[in-house]
Amino acid sequence: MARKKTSREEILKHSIKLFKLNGYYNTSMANIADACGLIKGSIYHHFKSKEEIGLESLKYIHKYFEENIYSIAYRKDLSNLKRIELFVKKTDDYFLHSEGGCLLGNLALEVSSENILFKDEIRNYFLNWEKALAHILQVNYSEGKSIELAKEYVALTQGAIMMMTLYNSSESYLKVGQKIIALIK
Amino acid sequence: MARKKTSREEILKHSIKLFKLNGYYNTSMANIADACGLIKGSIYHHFKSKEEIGLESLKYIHKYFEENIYSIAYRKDLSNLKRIELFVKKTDDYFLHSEGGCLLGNLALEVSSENILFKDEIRNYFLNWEKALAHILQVNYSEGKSIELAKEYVALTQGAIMMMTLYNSSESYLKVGQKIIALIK
DNA sequence: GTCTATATCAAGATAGAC
DNA sequence: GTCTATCTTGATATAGAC
Repeated sequence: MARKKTSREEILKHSIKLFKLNGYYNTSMANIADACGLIKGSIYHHFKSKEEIGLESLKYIHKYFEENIYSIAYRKDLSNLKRIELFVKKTDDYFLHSEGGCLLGNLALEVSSENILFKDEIRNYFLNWEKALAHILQVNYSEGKSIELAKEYVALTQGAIMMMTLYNSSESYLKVGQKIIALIK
Repeated sequence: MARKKTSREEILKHSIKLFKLNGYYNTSMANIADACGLIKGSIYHHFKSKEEIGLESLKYIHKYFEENIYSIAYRKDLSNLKRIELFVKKTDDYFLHSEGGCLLGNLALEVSSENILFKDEIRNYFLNWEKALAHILQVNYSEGKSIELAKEYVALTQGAIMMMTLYNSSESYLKVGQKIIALIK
């Protein structure tokens, strides 16, 4: 009986969960291997270093948001109100089921600014989030005001996720989305 | 010539700066000792473990906020408007000059929820922040609404600090305070 | 109070057998 | 693709001299 093959994606998914719950530096290659049912040396067949796993984890989540959430802002088959409603619903669905909060928000605060690779990926994730929100808002607001509102709501969302994670309570989180929707209505 | 005596508080101040900039787990006892002009073994004369330094660092900042910021909310010599204005000014002053953002916010996202000592201290820091803000708001709003608004502004402040730290830019941060003040005016 | 020296352990990473 | 075994480094922490 052949042993189970572990894919890169599987390792990333386990790593992401551990990074979110316990932090990047506080997660070891042995922790990751354990979660995958492997021994730590085996991980190096799939990734050349822990840093590569970290960076690929950030890119993996960033890509998910691009494809499943940010893209909603540019859909031409939906009204502006439908776009913001769907955008908020998908964001809420994600973070309400995301144990440990937002990977990129967490690492934004954990990782030193000298880690340029990580910081660039994180900055682009947030910039594209802001851009997508601002694109929806621009139908009702000036360009400058749209960007300002988008920045405010991304910040508010991250703050709300921080509090939700800290208090193990989601009740206050959802109000953030309703406030963004109210801006379009 | 006697060597310089290093105080506990000096070590804490250096540790706090390093924890904020590089993270708690990514800061070693050697890093802390270097910053203090000591060798790592010497730190153990002042603190029994790294965990003690971490917890004392959280308490040190929490105490600063209690004594210099939260207390403003309960001052009877000031009008309600003056209270919120001073509260916001002191908060802004602190975070605009705080390299690396908010220690307790950073560690809230970095440290595993299994670290109960750290998490409790962080939760109380935020709860007391919310309580102080809600106390000011209660003159103009119901108790429930005051707590809701206070929670929202603490979250928004933390999100704004996250973005300020990530982008090395303080421009958007100050608007948060003005919005809280507008709630009282 | 700080130093030198060291103990102990866990981390990231590699080589080669199966 | 995963394993055993090992290397090397850096981490927390301690003992005892000055």
